[in-house]
Amino acid sequence: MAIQDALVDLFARAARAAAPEFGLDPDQLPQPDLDRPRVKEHGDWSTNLALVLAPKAKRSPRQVAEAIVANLPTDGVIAKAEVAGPGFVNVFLRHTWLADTLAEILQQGDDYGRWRKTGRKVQVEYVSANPTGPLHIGHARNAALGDAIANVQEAVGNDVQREYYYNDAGRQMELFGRSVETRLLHRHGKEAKLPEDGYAGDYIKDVAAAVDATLDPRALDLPEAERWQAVLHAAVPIMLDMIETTLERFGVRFDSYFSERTLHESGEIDQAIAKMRQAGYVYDADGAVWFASTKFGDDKDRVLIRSSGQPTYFAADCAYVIDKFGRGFDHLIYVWGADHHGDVVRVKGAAEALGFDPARTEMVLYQFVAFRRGGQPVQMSKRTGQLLTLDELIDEVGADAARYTLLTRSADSAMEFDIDEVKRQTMENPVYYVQYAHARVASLLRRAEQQGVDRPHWREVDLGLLEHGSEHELIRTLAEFPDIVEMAARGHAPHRLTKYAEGVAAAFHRFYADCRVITEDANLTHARLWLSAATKQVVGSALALIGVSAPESMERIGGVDQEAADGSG
RNA sequence: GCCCUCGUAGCUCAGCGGAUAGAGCACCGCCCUCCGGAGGCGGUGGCGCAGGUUCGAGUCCUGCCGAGGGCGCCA
Repeated sequence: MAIQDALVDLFARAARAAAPEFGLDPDQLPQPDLDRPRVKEHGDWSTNLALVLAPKAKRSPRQVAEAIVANLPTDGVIAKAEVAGPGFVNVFLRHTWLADTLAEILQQGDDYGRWRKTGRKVQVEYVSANPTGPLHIGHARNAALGDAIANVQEAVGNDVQREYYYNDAGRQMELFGRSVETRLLHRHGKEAKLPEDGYAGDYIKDVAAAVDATLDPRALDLPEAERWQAVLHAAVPIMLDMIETTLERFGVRFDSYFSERTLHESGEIDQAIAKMRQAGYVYDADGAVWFASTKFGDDKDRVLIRSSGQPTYFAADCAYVIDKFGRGFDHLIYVWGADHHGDVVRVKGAAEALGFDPARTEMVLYQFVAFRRGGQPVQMSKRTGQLLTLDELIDEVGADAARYTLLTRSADSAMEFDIDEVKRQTMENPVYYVQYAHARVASLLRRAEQQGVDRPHWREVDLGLLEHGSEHELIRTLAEFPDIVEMAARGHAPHRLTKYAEGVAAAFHRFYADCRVITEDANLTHARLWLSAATKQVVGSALALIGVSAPESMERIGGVDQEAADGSG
């Protein structure tokens, strides 16, 4: 059992035992919160339980704390318990808990940090860019965030499905189809003009070339109204392939790609509207069909079917909700840019109007990224004539550095991403700092092996020999991992993992500087090798959750050569 | 005008209502006989403003100021 669980249990028992003294119902006590104090004078762990209980107990917090302390057994893992400050209970543990914790981490191996299966089915829908062009930097944060959220959901035991929803109906798709059609005609030496507001990027020519290779040549002889649709039909899968290839490079893989068009063709949109109408949330006005979203807090009602007879994207969104829940998901997570914040109330409202608990839908919004280069804004790509593509970003800074950097900030925070910094900082960039810690351990373990150092199974090693302050601090840090994962899941905040990984790396580097691992002392060497191995495992797991690779070795670049050059000059 | 998010060190940003607010970069010192110095140790420096809730507020509430985004029968 993890130390945290043991302590929560001990605190809860002590509080239960003390409860009658204060006229409290022992079965109505809140779950104790654990805290790791920043200063070591405050012990190894602490709880604010007495401060929470005091008002109900009608006693001073310190009195309650004294009572809890009196009921804490100090013959087990707790060596000493004391009341501090306004009424915290601080406990000092026997040092054996550190060795026990390390053993627990090694015991669980790669499962350490992963929680028990919940059986809950969770869907995460992200990226969902229209297949009218390559992914661009505007999609980067969505992809990195959505993928990490999905990973973290899995880590806390949920069954996760990753889905990409694409709009393949509507005016933008027509423009896309007609743009490809134009380029296709050019390939055949025919006159054609790009439509107004059409897609002018060079990539359209690539798509046209690919269409040319697959499309029945007779399609070009079709009447104009059918021709662009035939071209579009061929172009969408090609565009999606290109997007999928980019995502693959970014380390993102979806379980399913969902077509909006299928919602139109299956009649699910009509069914959704009928269902909402039956529930009294749909009405007709001005030749259009409306959803009474104001009943759910929207500032105006929204159109479902235009007076032209065309359903809106929002109508498809409603049908999509039914479709998703129909597939058995307990919980839906949407990852949206901040520009969609207005849609939150509508889609949740639609879910409610359709008879679902809106709390089962969750929208994670992220603020925009300002991409810069040397402080100057960069948006445009020469190749596409549009935003800088995700491929170009990956080419320039690498998928690892891009993903890591995008996940160092809370989704709520608008962030700056300086391409020059993220690639130039090779020496100081946090992503390399963390990866380096992993590679350093790997190198250390390799070296031990090369030197013929035997390494008995950890069960046969005295982990209690790890007595140095930096060793203790490293183990304490490793012990936090499961809680960090849980917090990252609860708040859809994978940036906690990047921050945590930096903390583990720092604790390791400190340990490494203070304690020589491979020495003449065989027993100590064994213990330190296992501590190093546990560190590697945790760093690797944290990086895996944010979708960044954990290298076994890294090239030496930067700093050293620079200094040498300066020194000789 | 209304709605959402943000305002923390010179810069970029962390900080689940808890004790002395952290990290990276930048800047100033120090540490290589030795497992990867892409490292370690130390220093300078900060919660936009005003109220409120609370035993306790960077964190919650209200107002103000400032920044970004959204308010289409657009996608």
